[in-house]
Amino acid sequence: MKISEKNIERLLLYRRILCGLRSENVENIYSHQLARIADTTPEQVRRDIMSIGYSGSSVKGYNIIRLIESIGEFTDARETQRVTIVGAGNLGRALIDYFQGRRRKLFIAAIFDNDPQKIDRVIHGVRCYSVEQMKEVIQKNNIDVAILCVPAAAAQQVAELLIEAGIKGILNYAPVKLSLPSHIYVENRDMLLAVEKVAFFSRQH
Amino acid sequence: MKISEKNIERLLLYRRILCGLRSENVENIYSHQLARIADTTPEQVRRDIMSIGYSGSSVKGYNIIRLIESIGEFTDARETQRVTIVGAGNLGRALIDYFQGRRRKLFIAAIFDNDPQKIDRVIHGVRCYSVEQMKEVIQKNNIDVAILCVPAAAAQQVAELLIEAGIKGILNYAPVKLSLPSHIYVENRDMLLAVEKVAFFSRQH
DNA sequence: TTCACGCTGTTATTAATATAACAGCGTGAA
DNA sequence: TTCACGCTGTTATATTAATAACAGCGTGAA
Ligand SMILES: NC(=O)c1ccc[n+]([C@@H]2O[C@H](COP(=O)([O-])OP(=O)(O)OC[C@H]3O[C@@H](n4cnc5c(N)ncnc54)[C@H](O)[C@@H]3O)[C@@H](O)[C@H]2O)c1
Ligand SMILES: NC(=O)c1ccc[n+]([C@@H]2O[C@H](COP(=O)([O-])OP(=O)(O)OC[C@H]3O[C@@H](n4cnc5c(N)ncnc54)[C@H](O)[C@@H]3O)[C@@H](O)[C@H]2O)c1
Repeated sequence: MKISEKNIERLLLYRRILCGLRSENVENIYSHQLARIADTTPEQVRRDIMSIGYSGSSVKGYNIIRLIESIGEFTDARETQRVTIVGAGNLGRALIDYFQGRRRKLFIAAIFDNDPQKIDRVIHGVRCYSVEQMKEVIQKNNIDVAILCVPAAAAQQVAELLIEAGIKGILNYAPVKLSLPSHIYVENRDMLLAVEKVAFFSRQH
Repeated sequence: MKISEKNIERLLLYRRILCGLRSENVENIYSHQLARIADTTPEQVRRDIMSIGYSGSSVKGYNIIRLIESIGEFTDARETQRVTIVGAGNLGRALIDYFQGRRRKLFIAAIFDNDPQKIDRVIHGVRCYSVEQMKEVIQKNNIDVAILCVPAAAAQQVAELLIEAGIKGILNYAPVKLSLPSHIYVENRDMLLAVEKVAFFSRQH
């Protein structure tokens, strides 16, 4: 079963939307309704949902609770996945504060920094460790995802340490392309480029 | 002249890389070198550069200074573009602190919030205004790009106010899809979905 | 002088992705 | 009972983007 990145992004978005609807006690939804909220087309929605093997009914559309479950079965790990944030600066701290507890199946288990002021402190409920302890802590806590929030100059080096410690995927907020082995999944989220991009397209209309 | 989003993203990335090289006094670069740093292929690099009408030489490759200029001519506004950040919370403040002064042609001219504690204060050098003053301040300062950092529940409403005030593009960090007129350019950067996505693909390898 | 080399610019091909089209089905009105 | 409707699931088409192929050119070694 092959699934593309965009596919997954949309499925995760659908789930978010569906969870919102569920809490308003909506029970069923048609592809065209979900498409409108998710800003896509009904065909795309049906296709995405088909790709995870869930089927709706032609009368009531999709059962929201069941569909949420199906997306979860497809996208989530069986057990809770553990995540670390490296770099407890402005961005890192904002993320910890925001993230913790939002997704049942994802859990921030540790923070790493190299600033002695931050090491061994608890930040928004999560313990901050020194980079020297990385391998030990990551392996002991079975962490396999890292969010990289260190300065650009340190990013490559820290990424290599993370991989050595056993990390499988990196969400990189540092504005550099990392050069890493191909079995590591890397998603770059360059916020500066994003602003430049919006600035460009805002003039094209 | 038609150009795709990915095209622009790569060009902006090339520029970032090239600026770094320029400051190390590198003068020329071949497509395969740039491709390696930008994590793409030489063909893609040549094609992207072709799309903005710049030409290198088959002997020395691309002249870095000239290429930076060409990308700038293509992507940047003639005058400095003004940007606003709405929502001076954890994320908004981190962005202000980080962003200011990093790009010559982009300038954060104002912040908006609805918290009386923040209104009329200067945050990292930028004045924070109340939402009521939005239209006036945005028009007076000729701001046309907004970065949206308000809670999800407020995002749609704030986005509509921004558009009324004359904003042309929105970089949206709130985890909701905005429903807006099609002439407004919207880029969604959902950080929670990004983590979920990395968590998924980190298991697929 | 000649020729092989390695680069760019461009065209051709392939792959990925989105869009459209339509068959099948259960429902409910006539 | 029959038939039109509106939905899903699936197949077909179109569009877009990435990859590969190659012609043209200046260079430098033979
Ligand atoms: N703040 C933002 O809004 C923002 C926006 C876009 C991109 N970024 C990027 O995100 C990253 C972090 O930004 P920030 O504003 O939080 O920076 P920051 O300076 O506030 O924080 C960086 C943190 O990383 C730690 N650090 C530095 N070197 C380290 C190392 N080798 N190992 C471990 N920890 C190390 C520092 O001690 C500090 O706590 C940077 O790469 C920045 O370019 C930030
Ligand atoms: N902090 C993060 O790392 C993070 C990560 C992912 C997404 N986000 C998203 O970014 C947004 C902001 O996150 P945050 O952590 O900075 O939240 P926050 O609560 O710290 O800040 C929100 C700010 O928006 C202001 N605000 C609220 N309603 C407003 C309104 N109607 N008009 C103007 N201002 C208003 C508040 O006064 C506050 O200053 C949220 O939508 C959040 O989901 C944040």
